[in-house]
Amino acid sequence: MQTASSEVVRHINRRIVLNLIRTRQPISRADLARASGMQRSTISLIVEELVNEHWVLEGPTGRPPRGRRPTFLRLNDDRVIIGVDIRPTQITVALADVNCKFTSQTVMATPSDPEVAVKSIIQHIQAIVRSCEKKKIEGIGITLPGRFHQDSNRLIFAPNLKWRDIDLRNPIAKATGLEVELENAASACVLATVWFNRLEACRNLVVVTVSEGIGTGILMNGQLARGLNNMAGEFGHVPLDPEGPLCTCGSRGCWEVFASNRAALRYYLESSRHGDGLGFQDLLSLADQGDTRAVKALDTMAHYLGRGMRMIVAGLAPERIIVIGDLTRSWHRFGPVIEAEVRAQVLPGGGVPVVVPEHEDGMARLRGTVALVLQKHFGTGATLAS
Amino acid sequence: MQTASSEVVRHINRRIVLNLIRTRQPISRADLARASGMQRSTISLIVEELVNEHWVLEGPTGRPPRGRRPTFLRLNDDRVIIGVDIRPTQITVALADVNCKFTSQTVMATPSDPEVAVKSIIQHIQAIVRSCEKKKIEGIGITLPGRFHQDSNRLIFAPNLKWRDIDLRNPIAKATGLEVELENAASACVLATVWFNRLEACRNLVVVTVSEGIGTGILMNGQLARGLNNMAGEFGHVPLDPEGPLCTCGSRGCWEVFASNRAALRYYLESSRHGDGLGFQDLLSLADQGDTRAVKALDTMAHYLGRGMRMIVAGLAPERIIVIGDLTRSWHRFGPVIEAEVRAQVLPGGGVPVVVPEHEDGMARLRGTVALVLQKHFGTGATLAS
DNA sequence: TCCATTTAGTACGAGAGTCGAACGAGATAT
DNA sequence: ATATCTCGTTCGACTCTCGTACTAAATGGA
Repeated sequence: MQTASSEVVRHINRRIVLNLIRTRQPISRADLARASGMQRSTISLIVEELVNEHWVLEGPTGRPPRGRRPTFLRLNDDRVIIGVDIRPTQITVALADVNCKFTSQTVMATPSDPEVAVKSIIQHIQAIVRSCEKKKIEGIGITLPGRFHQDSNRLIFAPNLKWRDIDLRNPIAKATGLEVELENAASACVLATVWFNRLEACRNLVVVTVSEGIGTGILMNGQLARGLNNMAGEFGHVPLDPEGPLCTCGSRGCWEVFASNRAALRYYLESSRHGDGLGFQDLLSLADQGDTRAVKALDTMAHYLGRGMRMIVAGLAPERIIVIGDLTRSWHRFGPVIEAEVRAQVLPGGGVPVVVPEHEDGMARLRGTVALVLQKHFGTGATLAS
Repeated sequence: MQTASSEVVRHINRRIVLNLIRTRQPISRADLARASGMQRSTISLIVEELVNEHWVLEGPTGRPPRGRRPTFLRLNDDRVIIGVDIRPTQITVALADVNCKFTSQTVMATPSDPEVAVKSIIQHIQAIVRSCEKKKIEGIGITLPGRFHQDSNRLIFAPNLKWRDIDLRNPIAKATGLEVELENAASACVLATVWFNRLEACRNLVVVTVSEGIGTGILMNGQLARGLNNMAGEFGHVPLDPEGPLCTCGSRGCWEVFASNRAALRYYLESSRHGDGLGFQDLLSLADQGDTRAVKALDTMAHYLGRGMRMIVAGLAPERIIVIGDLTRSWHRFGPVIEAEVRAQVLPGGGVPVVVPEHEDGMARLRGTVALVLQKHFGTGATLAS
């Protein structure tokens, strides 16, 4: 039972102010009042609180045509966040400030033994902690290609990462004394998009990450959809063909078996004798060089990507679908095929969702870790626009 | 930009109190204080307001073992709601009080001309309005097997109802002077479930309505998922087989082509010479009488129902899936098949959603209309539990 | 019968918050 | 110098909850 008292009012308004400063900095108190609709006096009180808590700094003054000069406010970038992006092949540990500017970034190969990985991650984090003694570390955000159980903190589903049933949060939290937030990679990309891509107004969007597998992150009514045991978004494991090839999840014919990077490689190998140690990037290059079999393989992958997205278009009717993965480099190849499928799914009268590729994959996840940690203070990013 | 002031606090707490009275009536002020965590004094003030506005009535006193007798509070059932349930074959116009007790109900055949239908609905409503002069009518809630566009109020997608592009809200609102709320039938069932089935704690559920077509209503994080143009929930029109039979939506091989009542009849007709004018209910009866072809047809339908639900299980991970439709009468036939498919979809570590049939279909929609109208004052039903 | 005990509901002052008007600060234009 | 304009602060009014004190009403025992 969540009853409200006066402090709740302050909490709500404080979030609004903090988010306005974040998204429009540098900004003056007067402008905050105009943007939010609150009184200048109220804004002053809230800003005073934020300055005292070192969330906000007073900056230089503006130069208006007439009248007293406004004092600009901006976020204090001495508050930093440690982000960890875990992938099947590599782990990135990075440091960013509240404005999501990354100041350091280290990459390591992913150990096959999760215990070793945890130890290694802790060492990297501790090195970062030592390097920024004068700053306030807000917390650690971790994204991973899988799901974990909220209560037990155990990794429960990460077929493309071979780890199983391990607790990532507690060991890292204990070793560093910092708060640790974990999130599925696709969901983290959703957060990153809403927070840092000026998409506050978009309250229904889906991120589709395509690599070894396919993940989807769902934003609905401005909130992340988590579902039972944090498992919402596994459209990648819906069977398109129950008789299809085996999937890493144990089932058959899942969407990701037909539409992931791995699938394209399989299509290529099926149609061609050579190309055994090939990677997906190589396949993209081959297609660009005019290898018709590579083109065909990618086309098939694109077709299936679009076909799977029909579930998302029909079932969730998002305003926007964001595609992340290596394939975005050859969007001229994938975009038209996917968009045709999506348009075919739009029912009479329905709106057509915008399908956009989001390049620079790595940063999307890392930016997600920052949002993940800051969420506690700023809200879901989309909430503020409501 | 939704800033908060003191009144917001009252608004929130008032909703909590109103919902507690609704769900636990009769209840005393002291019990409200205990249940909500607010002070008795605060509760008294809020209750005074609610009594003044005729939302709440003071009832008889309780008989505790010791101490002063509590005065019980209950909702004022002189506040009534008019509910309209539009279906392809029939339209029901009903009157209910705030406790969702229905006091009258009239059924009419659905006219093929939507203009005629609107006129007819208005007449029925006006008859009801005349019949309850001493009561306060809160509004009109309408559910329909389709979608409408929020801004233009036009019906944009209702393949099983033959109407197209008509404005239902404004004519009825103008003729009656009452507020009109429209909602898709499956979404209305979601509201009804959360409001009246003691499922306040369930924040992620999906309702699947099976009749001529298949509709789904989605509750996520305690909120109805609406999506772009109110189209979220059309899983029924995702193609399971792009080469399959034509669907009313214009596409091919949609889920509902394989798993609706109509699909079962088609399976039966394909396997049997006779049975031309058969309805779905007849098919259920034939199966009960031991007609193996009918059993087979229903089994196929059940299989496909389960297969389509895999999209929902994987993509949304709901805690609960509620199935509504004539098929619930023969749940012993459908339940096991559907549940097997659903369990097959649950990924390692994921939770198993509860699949339950909800009988008495008609009432689910009508109860939804009541929730629809009262939402404005009580909130989403699930919100209060948060 | 009277009084202690217990529970329900109310009264009232304190505290937190926002609003809005008035005021002071600082800059420009006349 | 003075008028004007804008930014930021101060202060009293208003709203709302909390917590304590108080009143109301019932039971049970002396």
